[in-house]
Amino acid sequence: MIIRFGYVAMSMTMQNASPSKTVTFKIYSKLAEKDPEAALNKVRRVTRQNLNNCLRLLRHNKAHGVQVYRFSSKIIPLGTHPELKHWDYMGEMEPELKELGQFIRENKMRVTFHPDHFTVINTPVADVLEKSIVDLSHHAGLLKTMGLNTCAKLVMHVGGGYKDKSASLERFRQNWSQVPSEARERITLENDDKIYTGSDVLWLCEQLKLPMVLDIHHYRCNHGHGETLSELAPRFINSWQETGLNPKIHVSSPKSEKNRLSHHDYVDPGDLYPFLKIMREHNRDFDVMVEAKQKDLAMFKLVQDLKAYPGIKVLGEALAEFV
DNA sequence: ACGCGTCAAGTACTC
DNA sequence: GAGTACTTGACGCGT
Repeated sequence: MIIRFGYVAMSMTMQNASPSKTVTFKIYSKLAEKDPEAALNKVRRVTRQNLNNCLRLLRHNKAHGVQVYRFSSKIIPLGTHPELKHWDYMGEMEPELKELGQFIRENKMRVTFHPDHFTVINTPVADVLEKSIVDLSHHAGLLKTMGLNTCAKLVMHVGGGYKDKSASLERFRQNWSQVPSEARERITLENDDKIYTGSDVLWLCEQLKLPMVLDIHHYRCNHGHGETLSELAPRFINSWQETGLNPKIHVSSPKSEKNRLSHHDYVDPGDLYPFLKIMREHNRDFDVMVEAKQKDLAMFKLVQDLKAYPGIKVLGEALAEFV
């Protein structure tokens, strides 16, 4: 059983390579009052910088054998802002985006976006749904422009609970029909740390035929009475059956005893190992997204730390085998 | 060079 | 119903 590891957005080992530099709307507005073109040029400059750093990160990933990566959701500053609708960033940045996509395809990398938590599909507020759809289309459009097929996914949460989980799950199904198919084809759903448990999300995924991303830290924070990872695993694996992709999990460790929801700098291998054993029973290769404050550094360390565990053979800086 | 307030968003909680 | 916490990397100002 082969396990690939990945990390989120930025590197702690590579200096000055942020893919998330921004221009806040406030700063943009102030500049635009005096000179609208100069303001937009600043946004363009930062965007090119982000995309260039993205490519540097992908090269860094290649050099270290990292095949799994999540893009920052902030690579296009103000890309979805209603006041910048006139800006054709997709057209202007097409060469840069194509170059990223080509590099990803050539090196058989798996990439995702994780739209921010204010993108909410199950919201009861029409305006929020509308903005969420804009954001989902934006992310799906970036992947499409990169020339990546629907194997490049968008990882989402179900959304709010609104004091009635089953009604809110049902609202997700209703709102789902309003999401453009370009986005729908890419969306995968993840269990969260407060509201929707693994079995809640699996129920929805099975209804809508979506793959599920299992976050084992969120499972620990939030799971139903008697709900176990062993029971969730086969359904989770099955949700990926028709995608041609490995099932994917997220792993992280709690920041502290007091603050169990926030992410620690590093990942305790003991938080992952029991799940590896579950996956070995199913003998299924899978991918692990490391969510830790120390980003790639934490991922490299986790892989090294796993060496101490029985059955683990480390094959690369971000690759292991469980025999 | 560093620290602190600010920014951006939606939800959930408190009073 | 208003205000605040949550989250997170980055900006920008003050020292």
